[in-house]
Amino acid sequence: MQSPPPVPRATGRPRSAAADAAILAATREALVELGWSKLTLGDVAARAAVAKTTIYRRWPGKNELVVDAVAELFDELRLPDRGTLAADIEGVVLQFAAILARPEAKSGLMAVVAESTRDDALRERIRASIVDRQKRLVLEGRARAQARGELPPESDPGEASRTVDLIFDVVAGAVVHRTLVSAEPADEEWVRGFTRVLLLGLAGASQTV
Amino acid sequence: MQSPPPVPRATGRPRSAAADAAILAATREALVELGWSKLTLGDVAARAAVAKTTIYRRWPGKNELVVDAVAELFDELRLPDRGTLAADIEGVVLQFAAILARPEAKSGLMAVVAESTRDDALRERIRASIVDRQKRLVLEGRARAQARGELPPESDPGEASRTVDLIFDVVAGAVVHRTLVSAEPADEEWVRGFTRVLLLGLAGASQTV
Amino acid sequence: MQSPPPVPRATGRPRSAAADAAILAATREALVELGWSKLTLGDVAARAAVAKTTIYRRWPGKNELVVDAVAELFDELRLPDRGTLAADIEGVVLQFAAILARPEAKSGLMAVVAESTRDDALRERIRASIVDRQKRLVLEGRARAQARGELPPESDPGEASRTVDLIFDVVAGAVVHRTLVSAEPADEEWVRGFTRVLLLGLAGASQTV
Amino acid sequence: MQSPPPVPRATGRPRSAAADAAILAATREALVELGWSKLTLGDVAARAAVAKTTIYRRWPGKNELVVDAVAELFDELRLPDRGTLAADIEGVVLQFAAILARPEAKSGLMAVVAESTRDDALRERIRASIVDRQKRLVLEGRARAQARGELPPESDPGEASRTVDLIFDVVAGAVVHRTLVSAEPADEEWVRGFTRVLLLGLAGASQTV
DNA sequence: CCCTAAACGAGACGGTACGTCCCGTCTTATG
DNA sequence: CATAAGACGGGACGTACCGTCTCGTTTAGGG
Repeated sequence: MQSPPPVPRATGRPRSAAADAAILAATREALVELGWSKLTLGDVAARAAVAKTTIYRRWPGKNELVVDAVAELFDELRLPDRGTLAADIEGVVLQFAAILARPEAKSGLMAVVAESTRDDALRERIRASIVDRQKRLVLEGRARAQARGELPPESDPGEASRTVDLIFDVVAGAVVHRTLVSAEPADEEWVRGFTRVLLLGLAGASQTV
Repeated sequence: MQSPPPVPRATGRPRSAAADAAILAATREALVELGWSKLTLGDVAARAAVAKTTIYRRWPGKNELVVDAVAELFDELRLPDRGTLAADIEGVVLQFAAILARPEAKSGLMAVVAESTRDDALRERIRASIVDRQKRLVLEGRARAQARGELPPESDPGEASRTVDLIFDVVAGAVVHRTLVSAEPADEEWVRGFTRVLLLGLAGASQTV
Repeated sequence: MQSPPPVPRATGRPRSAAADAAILAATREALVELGWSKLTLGDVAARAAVAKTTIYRRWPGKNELVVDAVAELFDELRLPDRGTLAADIEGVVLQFAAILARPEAKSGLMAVVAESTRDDALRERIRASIVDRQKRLVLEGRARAQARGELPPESDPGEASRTVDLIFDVVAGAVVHRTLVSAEPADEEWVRGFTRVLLLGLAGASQTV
Repeated sequence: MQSPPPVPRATGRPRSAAADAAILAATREALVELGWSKLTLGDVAARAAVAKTTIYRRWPGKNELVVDAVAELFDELRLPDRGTLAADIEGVVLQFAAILARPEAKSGLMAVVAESTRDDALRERIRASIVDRQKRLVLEGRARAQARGELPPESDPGEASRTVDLIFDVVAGAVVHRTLVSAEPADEEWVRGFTRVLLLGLAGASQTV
């Protein structure tokens, strides 16, 4: 049984749940219209029809608010069952690229990552809210491929974990770089080429350690 | 024959070249100490012992200044001749990772990339000053490998160009993601693993088109 | 009956009355030390231990602030009862001269008058805050002299108003010119001579229309 | 004997006399269009088709330049011979009022007077260039009136000098105050009334010392 | 007739203040 | 207690001028 959360004395007026949602939605709206650097909490407050203090009561600052607003976008990601490992990966990479193509993600994500290089708490928040939360996709995909017999069951758990991390860095990094720096669309053709290279590379590497 | 450059009527006091250098150096220094978001042009001016207007006369704003300050860092990159393609790539990726590990690069680079999602001129500046300028390494590396017989001469130039872009997105993206998002060091072991996957993938892909 | 003031919806934190007073006092202090042209709102803010925005929230700019700061000085003027019209006038002219001799008045007053030649709103503010407010002295003095029998009750109100204006222009103008342009003290001797000329002139003029 | 002026070695290119005139004219033009506070030396330089340094070589700053530019306006004043002292005075006061009504005089004159309260050299320059230079009018007028027998020859020279100063303060002060502060025109009617009061006052005062 | 030295135009320079924007905190009254 | 409203102290912005400087160019005497 789950013990009840350590209720911190719920006296006084309770916080409005509607306000939370309105603030996050207003943040995404402002990201689309203004981008990260011109987004101001005063503006978000006005869009959400909320006082500035109501935002500060919930988030320490702009960075944390944006992390939470953007994190929700990535929860849409699903691992489609397209029959083969390659097709599954292509599917999820395309979804990932589609999210990154949206201005509220583009604009906010890189900015908070940049900030996180000097703010450990922020980096931890990003990892927890966004990155680690999506590693489920890699694990799920591998399990499915093993069930299909496309991949052998891994023997060395340490090695397996390192491989997951590598996959994640390569996939996320390549898509982000293609989208933001090269400013070219990560479309189906590109994803197909990229996926082939990735899978061949992983297959080859696992054989020739 | 080279026609003489269209002299733009050099009247008035010429701009100080020393100021340019001092400003870029001060910018990198401030990036190390303060990070991008707390860097102010007033502070840079003070460090460079220069007036704010002297900066604004040369750069439109903080973003463009940081791009130029960071771009200089990447000019250090050299393709070492380590005998094999794999070793050469490992060498340059390690150098790239070393630069990205420096706080003045970390802090500034992602921030301007984030800004560039809403500013086409800035993105173009980044591409011209940083990205395209380093594609020379990929081209050089391929040429050397072909000379060694490790790679066949490419037949389809369009395909070759797409491959260069893909390599660049994968290498730069993966190293950046590893360094900034995963916040793990891109050390020799990781680079070796990554390079093996990349080369095997590329080799496999080129055979099985 | 007095209808209630049109309450302007007093929501939010009310403005600090202490800040108003501190700002005006700081302005006078700065006028003394720096003079009008070297007075900066940033300096005033620092002296008043107040943010610049707090000043801009209340006054549109330096000119209006100085008008209000100087206007308070002239509220000290009192019409003394010295027994005769001539002595009363001498008394008030001396007080006026004493105020004009103070650096915070000298420095600020002429400057805002100069500015007002190109700014109708400013001129109106000066007239309302300073000039018209002190015409009370002329009216009071005339009433007292009429009560004493020194002056006949005026018959033509238009003529009377013109006379008040003339007196004001002559008195204020002469004292200001003596103090600021000629840079000689408007001391008792000068005031006595000036008052005699003024009264004899007015007396003669009223008889010989 | 007057020794020759200490010629400062007249070598090199001589200063352009045309520039002097162009600068003063441009200053007056800028005073009309912009007023004193928005007048900048850069703007004057541009209007005069002259480099900023050419202005600074001749005048220490904006204040001194404006004094010289305005002073020229007052050299137009002439004492007309209208037959009687009263009419002569009315004539010159009207001329004075006409000059003061011009925006280049209004705007500049009060401003430099204001500045002069904190700058003795500037006050001296104003007195020498503008005020004392026009006292000739008072002296001329008195001499003419004495020739006509309207005024007796003065006996006490000190008293006479004090009277000139008083007249000047009263006349200049009243007209300035009327024009700038009261912002009413010093037209013929007003001047007639003012002159009558002044002359009657002076006449009465000289008899009843 | 050239030489010389100052004046000149142009515009960059180190500075100061501007007036605005936003931050994150506070002080009200209201719910 | 939470909330809407908005004033507050503070700090950076990007701009406008200041008065000085450093260039290359022009221009009148004096040798």
